Amino acid sequence: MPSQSIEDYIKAIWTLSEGKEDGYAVSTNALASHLMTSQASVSEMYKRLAEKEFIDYVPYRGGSLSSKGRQLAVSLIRKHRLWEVFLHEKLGFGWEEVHDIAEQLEHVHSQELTKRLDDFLDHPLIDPHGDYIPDAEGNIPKKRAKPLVELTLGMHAQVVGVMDSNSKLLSLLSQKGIALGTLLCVQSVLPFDDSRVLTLNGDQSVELSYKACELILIQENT
Amino acid sequence: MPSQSIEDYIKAIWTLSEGKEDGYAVSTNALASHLMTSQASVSEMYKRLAEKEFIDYVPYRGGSLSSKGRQLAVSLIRKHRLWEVFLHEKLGFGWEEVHDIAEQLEHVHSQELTKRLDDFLDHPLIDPHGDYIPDAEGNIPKKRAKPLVELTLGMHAQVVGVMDSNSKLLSLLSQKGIALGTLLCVQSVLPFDDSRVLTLNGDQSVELSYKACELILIQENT
DNA sequence: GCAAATATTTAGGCTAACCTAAATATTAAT
DNA sequence: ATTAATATTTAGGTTAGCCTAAATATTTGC
Repeated sequence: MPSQSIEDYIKAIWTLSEGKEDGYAVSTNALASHLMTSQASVSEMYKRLAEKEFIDYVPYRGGSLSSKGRQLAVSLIRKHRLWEVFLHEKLGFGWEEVHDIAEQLEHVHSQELTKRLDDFLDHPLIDPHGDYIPDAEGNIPKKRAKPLVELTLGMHAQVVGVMDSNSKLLSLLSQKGIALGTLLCVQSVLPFDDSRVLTLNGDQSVELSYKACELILIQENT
Repeated sequence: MPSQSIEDYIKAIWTLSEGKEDGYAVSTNALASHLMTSQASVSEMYKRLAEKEFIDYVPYRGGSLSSKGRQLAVSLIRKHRLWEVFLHEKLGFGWEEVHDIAEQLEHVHSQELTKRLDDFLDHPLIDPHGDYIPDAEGNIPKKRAKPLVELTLGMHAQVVGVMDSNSKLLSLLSQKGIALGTLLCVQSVLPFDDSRVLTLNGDQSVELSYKACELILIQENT
């Protein structure tokens, strides 16, 4: 059984290669800063992961998930997101509170548990952040959503997720009244810093920095 | 935050001192065989635990939980048993399947999670094995049940739990048709090995070894 | 195309767990 | 009360993770 540490590395490599081409190699540097650890530790772990055949690793070129690695990553993502749904829907935790707890729960090893949890939750397709939940076979739809910064002035769209579910961003959004499903429209773009002034659900108007708008995923109303 | 290993040790010390007088010291030997580890490892860990003030430790005399240690132990027991209730009642796991999974879930750190889980389950008092669940303040009733071997011939009683929730015992009981709440009566005691012949719920009759009867907890009907 | 900047790996060390084998303390038995 | 049996600790070694600093590759800018 892979250690918690190995699971964390594999999940991070998966996350950092999301949306990239097949066999995309994650650099030592990128992984180190994502995991907030030293480059030396990553380099060392890459060797261990390659030995256990979770990744393909070419020194100085980074690591990419093998099919065994991808399988593990997706099962972790599945568990993580199912637990998030449970925490949000059954226990009433807020959108922004579920991540850290799910981070621990995803390491519980029991396929039967995952299966029964999925049944209990009625086979949800997306988690509270709007991310797709891989199915039991590990299939996960490609995300069709795009970041809010790419939304044209005056167009209407719906919030379907965030790029990075760190709790500071989620708190900010919750403060501004932006949640999963919120309908919005870009009213104007401010000069100099490109902050957006948004209309939410057709009434209130809020301002949001470019930095935050980069991380919010929306789907345009068709 | 205490490591998983420390938590396992603390819980084991608590378990082995259950029902014993206050300040009861658990021997290196007993703990080593309970945790299936070497005596040397226990000895070493006892030093670490004493340093962190989870236990009082006198070399060659064993270790006993400090109040800080007892607090940690009880919170682990509480989490363990709440998760067992969840697995049994909400996910439909059998009596004998919940232990190993709860063993992992109990290590998830979040007071808020425990609180909300307790609410979600409607503040259960006992887990699927019939053991009392400590309340949020760490209070837990003393068990009044006694082992089946102490039940007098011809007396009727109800199964309220087991002394040691290892899954082999639980499978055996489930095979024999003995579950939480089963009403039984000792029909006879066989010669030589002291196996019991039991009448279950007034009808079927099964035989059970002395070894198993030692671990089954019953409450006599009053 | 070579020097400077940046990225990566290696070297050498640390801690928490674990182990076996040897040494020492305690308890039990005559 | 000594010896034998048992329990416990110490000694010495292993592995997985982590670290910093030094060495080596690679990339970039002129």
